[in-house]
Amino acid sequence: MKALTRTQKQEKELEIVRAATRVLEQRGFDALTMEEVAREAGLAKGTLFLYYKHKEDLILAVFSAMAETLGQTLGAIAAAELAPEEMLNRTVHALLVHFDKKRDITGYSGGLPLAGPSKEALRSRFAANMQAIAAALKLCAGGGLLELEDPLFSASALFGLCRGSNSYARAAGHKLSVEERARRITGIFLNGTRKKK
Amino acid sequence: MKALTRTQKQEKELEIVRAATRVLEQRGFDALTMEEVAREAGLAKGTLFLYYKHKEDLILAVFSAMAETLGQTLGAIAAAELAPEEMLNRTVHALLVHFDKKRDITGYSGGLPLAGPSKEALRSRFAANMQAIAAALKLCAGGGLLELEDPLFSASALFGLCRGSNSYARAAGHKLSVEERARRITGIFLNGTRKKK
DNA sequence: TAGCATAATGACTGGCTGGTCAGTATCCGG
DNA sequence: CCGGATACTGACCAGCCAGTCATTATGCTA
Repeated sequence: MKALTRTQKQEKELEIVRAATRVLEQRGFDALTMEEVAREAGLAKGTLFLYYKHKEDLILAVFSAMAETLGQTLGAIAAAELAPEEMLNRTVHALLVHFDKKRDITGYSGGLPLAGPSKEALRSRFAANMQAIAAALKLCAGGGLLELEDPLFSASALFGLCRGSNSYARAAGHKLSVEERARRITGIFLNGTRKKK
Repeated sequence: MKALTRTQKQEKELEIVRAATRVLEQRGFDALTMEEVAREAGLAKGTLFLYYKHKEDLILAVFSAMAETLGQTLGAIAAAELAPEEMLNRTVHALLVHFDKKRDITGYSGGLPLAGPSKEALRSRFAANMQAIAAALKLCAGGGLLELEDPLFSASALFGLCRGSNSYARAAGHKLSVEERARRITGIFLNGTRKKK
């Protein structure tokens, strides 16, 4: 065969990542074997290793892609010049959608399956996302809506809130719509739960 | 040997769970093999299977024990008849300590490694804990501090907040004391971030 | 079309780990 | 001290899966 051009190779890598993402979302982390990904991508297992030397590299690419998607969504919201409250609501909505898709996978990323430099790279991705949320919050603050002593801390709070919401939905057994959850979370985050006099 | 009495058997089971917990906390989920647990407990691998037919059962027991500990701590706080704000602060503190110990393991419990009825049992444990948090919140509400439209939802929010705080501490690289984090989280949960006029 | 470089393949290997089981150790009652 | 019951052991097995590599397919160029 002719050598693949730079972009052809990148396209193929993307295809593999997409296949892996599909496996992950549909059948969970345990089903994410190289064999499965290969089947999903319509390739032989050995071929995957031509593009990703180690499984870990592939996982990293998948997580990065997910993080990137979230980051872009957040960026788009930030760029939309919305009223602060609406922006916040959409940010929450985006986070909820994100967590719905990747379910509990976040737990793994901070956890054990990844080690070494790859882990570090992912960690910084994660931090970048947190920064993106913080940036959205800062925009709100600039619009006069929020009071932030530590934007990054508040961002992680919001992040946690959205993530916890999924746990709740599962534990409680009944599902609230994403919109309703976004509304409630935005409410708690903005106003807290203290009784108003 | 003579047959072990009921309590002797239970004591041994406890010992195994403790060993497994140690492995989990010190070396992470991936290191939690039956072999490792056996070594840590000073037993042969085969012996573990006399007490837990499947690895999954052992994991369930470990998670249950963790959840139970948290539940008891929460119960003790609720029973202490503190001022609502103080109670809330201690609840948050307890949650932070809990998450510090088990790191990202929560991700696994809702995730893939467990399947079937055991999973269900753990799920209900989890739900029970959420109820315990909700109960603490209701006490606060009874004390006139909070306004709760859905205690369980608020509980999950608080849960998520505490959990997210750990992610933040890691991502940001610098560590705030648990007390400081508890203070901030309680603040956000109570008052929100909306600018006060 | 022949020759060559590169891409793709999939059978195979090695390591790991959950789970088994035949054998051993320990203790008790008689 | 013997016989049996129960607890314990660890070598072994089977299945799974990341990663390898000799072989095959493909397509370009001359």
